[in-house]
Amino acid sequence: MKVTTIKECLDEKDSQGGEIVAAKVNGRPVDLNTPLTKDSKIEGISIHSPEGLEILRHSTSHLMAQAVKELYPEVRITIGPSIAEGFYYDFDYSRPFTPEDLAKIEEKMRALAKEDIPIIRREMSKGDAIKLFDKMGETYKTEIIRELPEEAVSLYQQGNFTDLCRGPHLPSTAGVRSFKLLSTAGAYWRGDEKNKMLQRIYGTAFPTEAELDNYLNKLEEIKKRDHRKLGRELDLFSIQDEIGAGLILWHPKGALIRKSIEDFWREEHLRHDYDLLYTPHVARLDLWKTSGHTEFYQANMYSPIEVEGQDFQLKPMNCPFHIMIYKTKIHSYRDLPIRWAELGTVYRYERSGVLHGLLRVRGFTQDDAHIFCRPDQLEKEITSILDFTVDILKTFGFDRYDIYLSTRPEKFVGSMENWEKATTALCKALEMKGLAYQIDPGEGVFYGPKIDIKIKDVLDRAWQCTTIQVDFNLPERFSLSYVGEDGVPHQPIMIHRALMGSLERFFGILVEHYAGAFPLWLSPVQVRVLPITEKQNEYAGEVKTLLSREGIRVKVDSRSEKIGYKIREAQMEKVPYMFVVGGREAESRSVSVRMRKDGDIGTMPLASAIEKVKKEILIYQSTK
RNA sequence: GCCCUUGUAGCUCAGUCGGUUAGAGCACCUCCUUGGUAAGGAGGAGGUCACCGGUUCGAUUCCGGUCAAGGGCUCCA
Repeated sequence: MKVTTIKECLDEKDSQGGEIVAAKVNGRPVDLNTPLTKDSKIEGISIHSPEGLEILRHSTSHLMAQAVKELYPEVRITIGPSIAEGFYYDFDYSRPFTPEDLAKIEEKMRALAKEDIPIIRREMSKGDAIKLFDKMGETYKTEIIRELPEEAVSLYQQGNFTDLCRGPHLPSTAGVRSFKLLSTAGAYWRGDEKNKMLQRIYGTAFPTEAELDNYLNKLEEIKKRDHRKLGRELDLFSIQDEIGAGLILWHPKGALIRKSIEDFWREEHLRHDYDLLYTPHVARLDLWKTSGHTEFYQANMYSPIEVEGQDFQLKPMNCPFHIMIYKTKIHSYRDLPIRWAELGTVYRYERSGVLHGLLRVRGFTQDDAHIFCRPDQLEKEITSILDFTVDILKTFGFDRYDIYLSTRPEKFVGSMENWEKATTALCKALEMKGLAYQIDPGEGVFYGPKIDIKIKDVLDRAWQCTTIQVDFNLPERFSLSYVGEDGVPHQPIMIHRALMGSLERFFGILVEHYAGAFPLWLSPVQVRVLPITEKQNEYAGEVKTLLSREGIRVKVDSRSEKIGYKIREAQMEKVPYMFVVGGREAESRSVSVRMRKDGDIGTMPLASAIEKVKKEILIYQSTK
């Protein structure tokens, strides 16, 4: 047999029965039916590898475009990449696609896949490609081609559908297997709101039906855990029209959880040599002029409030207040570092379309802190913050992260030397802690480099919470100084940092992370005492008093309902411990313990039950 | 902000092709029941059908606008 393509070459070496979807030649991904050239190092790309999955999804996206073009010939195609959890394709069409359209498109896709249409790559000059797409009326494609730097472009053809694409792709439409179209959305051409709104269709694809089902189940699970749904069901918080969009009302149970978080946060900060501050919610506009917010942050600020001829500004950040406290006296180099923390509530204007439950709001409380230090202290401070962050996050059950280091952007303040030093300090701190990170080149804030930490929840979703930012700008603007060993003033470096980010968002993430079943130390009601009949109400009251005395949050359900009903309700409210007390328990001063997760664990003396609960509450502190 | 979808009781949802008193389940209140590990029974109360305007003899229903929510685009804690 004469070997002429990559596919045949790979087939000869070892066959994985259709599991190979593309190949790498000298490390470059190519189609399987690429003609073979000599001296090439060839590797197969399995459909089960991340690269293979991406190719599968990309080809599925093309198959969708082909189906759409066949069903709605007047549609113009734009772009259709694979994304983290699937793919999308943006179409220019006179109307949005309906769920019925999606069903039809899906059906068409299955038919086209069954036809086993070969997917063929062609290369041609830009000029020829433009002519070709021009003839088809695909103006978006010609626009893309004109902007490509290469001389030649590659096209992929399947049946009478041709798309501009770098590839690689599956060898045939038959390779597209388990997929589902999920939703439609408006999306601007090239993400720019000045451009035309296109019709986007999202979908996902997997190598096997089982993996697709698994993913669809995960979507269901995400829906069940939605903090907006659980927030209402568990009576944690609300957002109301009469109050305003993006403004949160914390109900008693939510407030109690927040209090536990705040108490923990304050204790930990004091333990880590931070001091606590409180600052006002508004300040004279001039302060924000000095800080530069009126210049750089205007788009996110509310309009000033005029009082007695003076303008006041609702605060979008806490930093200027902390700085003004720093400026109330002269500091020696011996005073540094100064670490000041505040649970500071700020208000930022967010466009109405982006608001989302607790995760994106207009008024929120940052777990903010500002550290004023000498340049030689920077690295050590960053290291301690990283340690502190990991500890705090671990307490809430987060121990997997994605860490990003953002470096100097094009527009920046401060000297190149300082940037260099600060960036090196951030890198070194991360490396010393053995934390893996990615570099986001040019993504730093104009005033300094930063580290962002995204936590991963139980469903593997990443959430940006922690941010650690070095700032050269504000110390300059506010002329901050400390007196050095040499007796002359020097400029301190400022670090802004938030570990949880905002209490609102963090709480929303926690609700989803725990699916509303908060660990004991955070549960608003830790124990609910359930008397079997009204005859045990008195004993239940005694049990309650004893638990309260130990600092345990406890309620009694003394309603005239059957025990099954009371249990069902406590279970749905996700109360961690139920103490069932009937005649037998009252007689022997014991309780029948039922746990949220494990159910009935039997009767035990009251004192042992209290000890058990106390011990479990303390567990979170020993994780440090 | 923009595109699409949605807005009926505290919650989940029926319903009205424009026509007297708009329904259900859960939750709530009262009474009966005193029951041993996920729903005992009966009765009752609860709605300006998001808001404003228009068409009409008549609008919760049709039309327009506003507000809000949801899915995205963009941005971010």
